[in-house]
Amino acid sequence: MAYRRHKRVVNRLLKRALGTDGTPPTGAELFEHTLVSRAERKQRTRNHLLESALRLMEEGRSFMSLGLREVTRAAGVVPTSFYRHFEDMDQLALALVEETGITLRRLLREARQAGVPPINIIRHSVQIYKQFVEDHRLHIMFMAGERWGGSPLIRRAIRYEVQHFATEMAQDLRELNLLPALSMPTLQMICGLVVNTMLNAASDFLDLPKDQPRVEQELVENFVLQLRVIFLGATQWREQG
Amino acid sequence: MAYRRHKRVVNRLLKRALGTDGTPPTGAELFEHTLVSRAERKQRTRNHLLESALRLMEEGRSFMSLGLREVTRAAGVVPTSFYRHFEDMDQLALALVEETGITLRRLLREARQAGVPPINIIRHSVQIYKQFVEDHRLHIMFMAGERWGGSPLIRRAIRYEVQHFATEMAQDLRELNLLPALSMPTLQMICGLVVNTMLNAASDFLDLPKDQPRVEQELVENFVLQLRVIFLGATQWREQG
DNA sequence: CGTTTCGGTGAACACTCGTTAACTGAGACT
DNA sequence: AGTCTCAGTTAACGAGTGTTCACCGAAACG
Repeated sequence: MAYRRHKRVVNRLLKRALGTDGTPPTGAELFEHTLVSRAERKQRTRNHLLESALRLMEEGRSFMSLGLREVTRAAGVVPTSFYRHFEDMDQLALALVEETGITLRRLLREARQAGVPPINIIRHSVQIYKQFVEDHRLHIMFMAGERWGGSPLIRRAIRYEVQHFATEMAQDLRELNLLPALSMPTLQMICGLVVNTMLNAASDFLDLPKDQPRVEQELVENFVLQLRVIFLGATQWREQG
Repeated sequence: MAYRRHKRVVNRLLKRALGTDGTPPTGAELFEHTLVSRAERKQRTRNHLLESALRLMEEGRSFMSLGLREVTRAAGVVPTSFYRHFEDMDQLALALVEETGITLRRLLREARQAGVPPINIIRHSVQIYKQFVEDHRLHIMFMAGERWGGSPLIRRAIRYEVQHFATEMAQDLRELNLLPALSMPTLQMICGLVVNTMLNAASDFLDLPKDQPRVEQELVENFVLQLRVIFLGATQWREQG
């Protein structure tokens, strides 16, 4: 016990003294020490954990198949450090869902600021959306993948965010006075349909092989046409009909 | 070696001789011996493996989180027996996808035989679809869950089946002469949209808590309205527009 | 009948896993 | 200055993992 501890300390001091000795640096040593605040550093490794989880899912793994040790390893931190940030993997997943929710809200905010595109509204919006999906690849992938696949807990959390997104979208449509003939519940129903279609399209975008502009263009075209059908139906809609 | 083997044999004979000794029966002993054919029995445990995997996913687990040993345990078979039926878990998943494809084709066949419902086509179809989803709970759940969540291999296989389904649906619509104004590519695009909406609705059906007729009715209503929007858009569609 | 086939078995392999406990040491606090 | 806090570390636990190998014994076969 005392002996063992002594030995450990000696070893570590030895490593430090020798400088680069071939052994990988510990997580803490990876930090640039420009930011001295302890809270800031904690936040930083927390983000490392979140990002590592996303990165591990990048190649098509599901969240449920990730291990705690796997995530900490990818984050460059010892497994037990995990518990300083999350109670268990479920809590990490919920944090990811929250991040994704914030991301989605940013999409809506940007769309609001840009205003209604002058002509060819749908095609233009699709281009912007596609860019957004590529810019936030990992988060969108996570949400689309775990939306139906994850544990009931995660699924519920994602469902909530998606519903919220659809509701905000409906309010925006109302305020922009597009589709003025439709009641609010109908608008929500339609936005639900649109959001589902958007998420399906996002999944399609994200797992098509790189540099296949032909297929990619077909995908975009299909997405545009589907949205046109929906909005055509929406303009023709008669309440209670 | 020789010693060890001898000991094992003795132990097994001992168990047999003593009859029910509290130890659980092996997988083979669970079979009714009415079906003597060896091939038939093999098929049977294969099905046990497939069904066990589905059952394990029933409570919201993803396929990737299942272990080979876990599946064999649930199937009442020793882990090594797995390799008599599948090379690895991926192959089992592909077999499940194939089963699900057959299930989907059955849905289309039944729909064809029933013909076009006399009145209120969409609402009637939704009722039938809902019943179908509940009848094939596990398979639909598997497909909807692994559609975006699974490994690229599985995802690709499922995408193929879904695409096939949409194509067949488009052909049926064409032959029934509904939407006669639409070209075949447009029909496919619309069927793609419909199928996505169907699968989303299926996921919604499947993970709502039992005996919540209110929420369930809302879900059905929403689904019906969304399909109405789509088909309304489809009837108003002008090609090249 | 004797022989072969082959689905299922049991033991052992070298892993990885989540979680606990005690300990370290640099930053925060007084 | 001395004390405290707490993110990160090492060590160890029991349990579960995929895969291998030789083996069994009843059905299938000649």
